[in-house]
Amino acid sequence: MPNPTPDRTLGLVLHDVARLLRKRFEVRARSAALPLTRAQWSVLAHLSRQEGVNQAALAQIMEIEPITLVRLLDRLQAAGLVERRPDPADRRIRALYLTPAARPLLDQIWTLAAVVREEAMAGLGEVEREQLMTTLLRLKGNLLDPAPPQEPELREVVNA
Amino acid sequence: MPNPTPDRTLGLVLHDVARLLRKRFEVRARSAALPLTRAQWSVLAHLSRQEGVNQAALAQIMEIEPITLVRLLDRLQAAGLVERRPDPADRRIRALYLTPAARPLLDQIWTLAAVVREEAMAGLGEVEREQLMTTLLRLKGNLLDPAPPQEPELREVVNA
DNA sequence: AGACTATGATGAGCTAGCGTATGAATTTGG
DNA sequence: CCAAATTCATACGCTAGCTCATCATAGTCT
Repeated sequence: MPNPTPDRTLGLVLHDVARLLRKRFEVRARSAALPLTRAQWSVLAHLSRQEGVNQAALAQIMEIEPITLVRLLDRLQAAGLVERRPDPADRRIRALYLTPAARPLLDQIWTLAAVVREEAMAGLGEVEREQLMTTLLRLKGNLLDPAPPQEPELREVVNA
Repeated sequence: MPNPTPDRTLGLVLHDVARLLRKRFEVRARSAALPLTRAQWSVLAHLSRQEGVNQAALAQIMEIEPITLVRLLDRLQAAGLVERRPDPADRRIRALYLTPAARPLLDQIWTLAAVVREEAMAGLGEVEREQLMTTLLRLKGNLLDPAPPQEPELREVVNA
């Protein structure tokens, strides 16, 4: 028995589930004529709670790299769903706002997301669902701590 | 409060965790001078259990689209880790084999994967880990059933 | 045999995510 | 007050995943 099976490896399974969920969401969105991917929807959803933020701050809230957000915003802006307003005080900054067109889309998308979520969690009890979310948030917290540089012992020596 | 928060939405959280896990894995791989991404490692891992399969079959085992696998194999072949051999009986088929160079890499990568997994699951008990895997496999099973064709009620809700 | 259909591999072109790099603007330290 | 460091946005180029389309080969049905 040289190596374990890939079929029960956390990272691979997690990745598979996330990918399959995204795929299903996007199939549903297409067939409902909702021209939004999950990543784009995520931007709108976060933005709806934080209007007026700049790009760097939103990227941090969403825990993605600023450059990734730039591309997403390019498309959302081209689709007329997001506005980049200059900041009068600091000319580096673009403050972000939803356009009126974005609001009704957001409502539709939340409904769609709930449908897909229900399909994914079919057969799970309330307790299991809670536990899954709790555990996932725990993993996320662990992974948001920056990766310790190589060996922990080495770090102690270096920081001494 | 018109819409729920994105921070506890299954699809988004799941996606975040998967992405953060991948990112950490790839940082670790780079700093260990292992020139493999997680997707590439996944191909090698599956292949090591199924040598001689053709591309379409491997794609099905991995639950990805054949074209996605083609790209991955292009890189792995260029890196000298995978071989595509013609089938003498059916000229459409390429049978896949690991090269000798791939074996030692696989061992290293499994070790690395275990380290990253441990970092992600720090603070979780054995029971919670088991439960997480069980639940994720359940979700995966649900999502592998093909999406049922658009429910009429959904259309009404979405288009309302 | 001939026509249709199914299958295997791959090309083109898209979104999403990343690392690295760069220019412009602001803030800070001496 | 000026130089250095930092911050914000973004260009470039990469992998990974997808849809859709294409081509070659194989199998099937009449």
